[in-house]
Amino acid sequence: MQDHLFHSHRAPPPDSGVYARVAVERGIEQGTKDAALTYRAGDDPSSVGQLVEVPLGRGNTPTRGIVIEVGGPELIGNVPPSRIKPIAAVHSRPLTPELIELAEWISRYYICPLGMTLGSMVPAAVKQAVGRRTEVLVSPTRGPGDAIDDVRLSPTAVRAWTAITSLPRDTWPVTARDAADLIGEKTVAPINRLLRAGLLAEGTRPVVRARSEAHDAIFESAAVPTPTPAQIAAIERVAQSLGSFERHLLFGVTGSGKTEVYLRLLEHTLDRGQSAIMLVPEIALTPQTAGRVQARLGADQVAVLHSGLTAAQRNRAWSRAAEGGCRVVVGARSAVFAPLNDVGLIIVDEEHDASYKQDQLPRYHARDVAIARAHRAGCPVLLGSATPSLESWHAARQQRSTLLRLPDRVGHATLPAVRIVDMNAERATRANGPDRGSGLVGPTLERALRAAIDNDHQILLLLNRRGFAGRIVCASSACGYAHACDHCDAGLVLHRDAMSRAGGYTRCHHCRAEQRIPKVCPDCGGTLRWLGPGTQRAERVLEAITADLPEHQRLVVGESLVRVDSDTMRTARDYFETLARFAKGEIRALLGTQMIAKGLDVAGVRLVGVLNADTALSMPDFRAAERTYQLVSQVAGRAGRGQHPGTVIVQTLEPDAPAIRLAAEHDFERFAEAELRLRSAVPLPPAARMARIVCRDQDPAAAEQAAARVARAAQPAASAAHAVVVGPMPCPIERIADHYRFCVEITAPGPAEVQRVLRALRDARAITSDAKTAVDVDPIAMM
DNA sequence: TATTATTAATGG
DNA sequence: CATTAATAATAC
Repeated sequence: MQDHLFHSHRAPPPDSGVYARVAVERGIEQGTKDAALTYRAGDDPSSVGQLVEVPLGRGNTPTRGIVIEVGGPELIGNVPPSRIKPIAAVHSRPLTPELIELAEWISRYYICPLGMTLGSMVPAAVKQAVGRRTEVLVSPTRGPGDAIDDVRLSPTAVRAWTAITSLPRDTWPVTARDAADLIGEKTVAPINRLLRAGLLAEGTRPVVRARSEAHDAIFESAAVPTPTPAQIAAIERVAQSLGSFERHLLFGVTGSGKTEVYLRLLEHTLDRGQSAIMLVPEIALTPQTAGRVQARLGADQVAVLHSGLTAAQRNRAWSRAAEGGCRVVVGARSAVFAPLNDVGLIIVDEEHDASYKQDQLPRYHARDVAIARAHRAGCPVLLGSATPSLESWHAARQQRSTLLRLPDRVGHATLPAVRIVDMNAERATRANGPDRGSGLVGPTLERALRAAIDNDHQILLLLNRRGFAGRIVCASSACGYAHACDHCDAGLVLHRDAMSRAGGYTRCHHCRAEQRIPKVCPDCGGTLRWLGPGTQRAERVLEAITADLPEHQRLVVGESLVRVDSDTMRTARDYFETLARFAKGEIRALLGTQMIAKGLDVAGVRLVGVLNADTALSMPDFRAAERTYQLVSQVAGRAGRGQHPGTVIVQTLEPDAPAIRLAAEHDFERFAEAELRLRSAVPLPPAARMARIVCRDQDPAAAEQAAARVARAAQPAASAAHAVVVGPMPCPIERIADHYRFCVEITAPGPAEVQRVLRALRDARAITSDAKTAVDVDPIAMM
């Protein structure tokens, strides 16, 4: 016996003739090399999508991987069979074959090794199996009518057995504890006795345990609204396409009831027996949003993947989706990889949102992945926005996507009147008085603010710049000193902090390096000026402006006025709690960065102020105008969501900029058409497609040379594909964290041409995708 | 990507 | 010539 056990432990796993191709979580497989390694499968049945651990390299380092193919000896290829190693361990199966195919597409399209792509599709909590236990379950071995004369049982046990056999068959298997509860026993003793007698048998099943999620009772009113004719038309059009691939763009102004369209379509999809995914930007995934979907479709049908989940909860949600325990997944970017079977609809809300693009490998865009997944699954994809990306608008204009409009707000709500305030004029008439922080709040906005306070209205103020001052420069124009980061080509941002001794510090927003606030100009000894006021400055300005009001009307930081930016809102929880307090009316005014432009739906907001609409406009990026339009339009949409019209005041130094003027007029189509014409003339996306390769090195010459090599290698394939190669050129921020950065831009008429050039680069080993070069296909951030 | 092998660079 | 640092080659 001993010998047998010892032997079976030492012997290599029997060669069952079953092999598996495993994509390991490493950056291997560049260029033409194979995407996976072949391992011998043991007795454990491993299937496609399974998470496994395999020995890798000479040291046989245990490495995680995903099985992408299972088969016989033909998978070995021309590797010497003696070198084939066995799979070390088989874990859960977090991905489906369909998702493996999607990963292969992502890997090709975004130039990222397959193993890494697969690795990033599965949440860390799932890979680490947080909360996973094996549960022991019992089930009866005999039916209700079977005789039990052959076993000796106490009267209690007989009573328990009778109770057990009277339960329906599909009750089993359950845990011993549940079985005891089901038959009304206080302890599991009778169950154990039946187990010993052989009338119950034990089996095991892996389960994921997690603390049940706190169901905040902020559920929406249970009343289901009656859809408007426009909503009905949109719902019917999409519903009609269920069962086959079709792209839809739901273009609906803020407050037009896009969510109701989503909910009805989710219901339709469930009715067809299919499952669905709904993507929402992280910042908009509030408990209210999630609660509304759960309240409507039933909490047991819906898994919400939000950032506030514990690791165990995340794992459970993922496992539930994989095992058919739920049929709808709501979540941010990575929820597009939810392992649901038979997906019948994918919704991407706020599809223009930049947070859908991952800024690390793989640099995928969840909206585009959603389209690719829908295409593979043969189901419709519904993109929704009040300010669609020009990519999606372009697709709709070219009939690659159906356009569904919701032109009016639901109920009797109207779009707010937007007043553009020219700050050039306001500054000239600036009165003496309290600190207005370089003209942060002009007289017009100040009057509106006071009126709103008088009428007890709630206020939302947007300033898309964090900190106290964006830059510190020498007052003497002859000197020209600007306080900058030692490690980056970027200015340092002044943060005032009551907690720190010095009363503040300056920080680089690119490398997080900090310095002390300079007192005088280090070059000429002159005085320094603090320019570009941020949210911290605005906080003080607002306090100062309202200081003369009666105490209960004053804006007081931390009480009636709360700042919402990534400095004050460290966790998602902080943010949601603040929103909830604002919704309950406990806070009079919110002041924040673009964080407050999304996902906020508070009826009491009657005044929205954009302190400086120009921050995004001056960015060195071809999407600057588009982003400005989106920001102004989104934040303006927060006003007057109740029955009362709201007021929006937009302060700007460029009152004639089309992005600002047309956003004020709620005329997206005019803006989009004009912007599209500009882009087509160059051409830039979406009229063309782009890939960007950034080479970074501590040595500026090495970085530039690397980029020059890329540009040279791209040239032949580019001219064949009608693509244009620009570069090497320095990135807008040439140095970050002591690394110099040069880039090459490839612009081509379409995605296929871009791919052809990238493939040529890869084949020529010109982009060895190491830490020094980064390839960004369809880039969003151009810094 | 991470590990290991190989080569180059020190310096006593 | 031993030790360390930089660089290249593989992984089944």
